[in-house]
Amino acid sequence: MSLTKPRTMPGVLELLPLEQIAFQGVLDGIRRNFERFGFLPVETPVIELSEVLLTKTGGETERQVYFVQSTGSLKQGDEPELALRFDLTVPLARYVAEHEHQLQFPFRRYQMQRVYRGESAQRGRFREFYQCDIDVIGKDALSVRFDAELPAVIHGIFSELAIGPFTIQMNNRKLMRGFFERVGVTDPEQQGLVLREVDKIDKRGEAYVRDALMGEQFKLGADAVAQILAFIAQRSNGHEDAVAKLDALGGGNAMLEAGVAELKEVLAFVRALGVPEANYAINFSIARGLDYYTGTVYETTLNDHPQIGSICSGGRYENLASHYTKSKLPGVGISIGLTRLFWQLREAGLIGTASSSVQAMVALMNEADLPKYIELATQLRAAGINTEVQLEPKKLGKQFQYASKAGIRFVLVLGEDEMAKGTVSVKDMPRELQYEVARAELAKTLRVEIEQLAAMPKGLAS
RNA sequence: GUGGAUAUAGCUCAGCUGGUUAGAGCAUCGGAUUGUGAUUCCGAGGGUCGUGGGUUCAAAUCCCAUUAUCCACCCCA
Repeated sequence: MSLTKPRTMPGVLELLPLEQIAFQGVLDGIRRNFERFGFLPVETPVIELSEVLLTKTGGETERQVYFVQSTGSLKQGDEPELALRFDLTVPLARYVAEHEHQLQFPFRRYQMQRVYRGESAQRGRFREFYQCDIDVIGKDALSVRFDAELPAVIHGIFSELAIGPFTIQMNNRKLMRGFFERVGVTDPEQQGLVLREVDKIDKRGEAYVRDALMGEQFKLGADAVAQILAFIAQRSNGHEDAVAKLDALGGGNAMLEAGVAELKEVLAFVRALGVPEANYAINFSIARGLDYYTGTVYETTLNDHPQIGSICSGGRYENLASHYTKSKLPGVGISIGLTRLFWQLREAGLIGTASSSVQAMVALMNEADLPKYIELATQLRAAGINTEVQLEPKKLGKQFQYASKAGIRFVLVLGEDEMAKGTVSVKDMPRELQYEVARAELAKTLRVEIEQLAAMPKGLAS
């Protein structure tokens, strides 16, 4: 009999237990911050009706959507009426439109679930990945103040994750469009296309963008292109500098002035919310590819790891659910592509070796004493320490080896010597030390040790 | 969807212009007088060289096809 090679489809991330523990640590940290800022949990089904999911049919999304069909339906040759969601924003729009009358507005929701895209295989590109989204949805209108709250959440998350210094780069689409209008790109559609080209500056370089803007598609004059390139090259350094750069832009049309005013207000509130000025900046090249952004846009990057690119991005949109309801629902949101983020942090060596969620293991010294080991474990579990017991006889060396490889920190030895003395030998595997503790003090001692390690500075889930 | 590269052990790879039983490191498993791990030493298992065809006395090696994977573009988290 030939064996089937066990493998996953390309583009999925499957983790070993210790990695999974680290991953969940990140997920929990993100969730904690979302909740701390008053966002409410929502989950939506992985599968949506195709007609709901594909309202804004367009080349790219449709190409990447996985359709779902039951075998029976497939046999009858029916068109698939179900599909896997490819992001969390479209389901959110459907959700808000569907439950509009039961929700309180402004509606602040967070959602951390997997989404699916038929990407062609590539490094760091996934077909199944976690998105961690927060959005605030207003009814009819939503103050630009909410745009300032999101950087505060981002700051909370990435400070807590301790993955090094980061910068939340901000820009405003109105400001960009207004600027393009001033240099002579007046057609909104053209402006959108220019936005996309300009967004590539960091990846493709100035020469590429210049060629693109002066080329067939845009035919912009050398002067206009020079102005655009100078504009998008600007990055602020500190709060005052950011305000100064906005003032220096000048005016000229309503769009530009509105954008400048919005971004200024956002900056003021970001500071008021306590985000350190080292963690945010304006960057006039940030545009975001998606067309639905209309105002503030964000992209967060790690200062020491520019190659990772954006680790969190989002922006303001005018009307979330125009396909599902006549109500006008403006919103602002951000998304963290957690699977990719985790993958990249691991590649960059920013994720330490996780320790197991199992905190202690009771060794099996003598099979006849197994009930005593179980009793010890029960006592520790009652004290809130995750404990496993060796249930099969193995050489003691093997038991230690097992604990070491499994990432279990404490091995507890309760042999004849210890029982006679009423003590337990504790071996702290990573620290390579061993000591004896009175049985009655054991749980307390372990607690103290665990808390001490947790209090130490560390990277992700050390 | 467009263009390019690669395919040898579980993983990372070596194998020069075709020539006996295809190698290494890591990993796995066993052992070094039975109450101590990740470092050391000794030993073992594991590959029809992606698949199919062709050239040849002889193919992992050359040619063709096919499949899979990877990289870039597009797009995006």
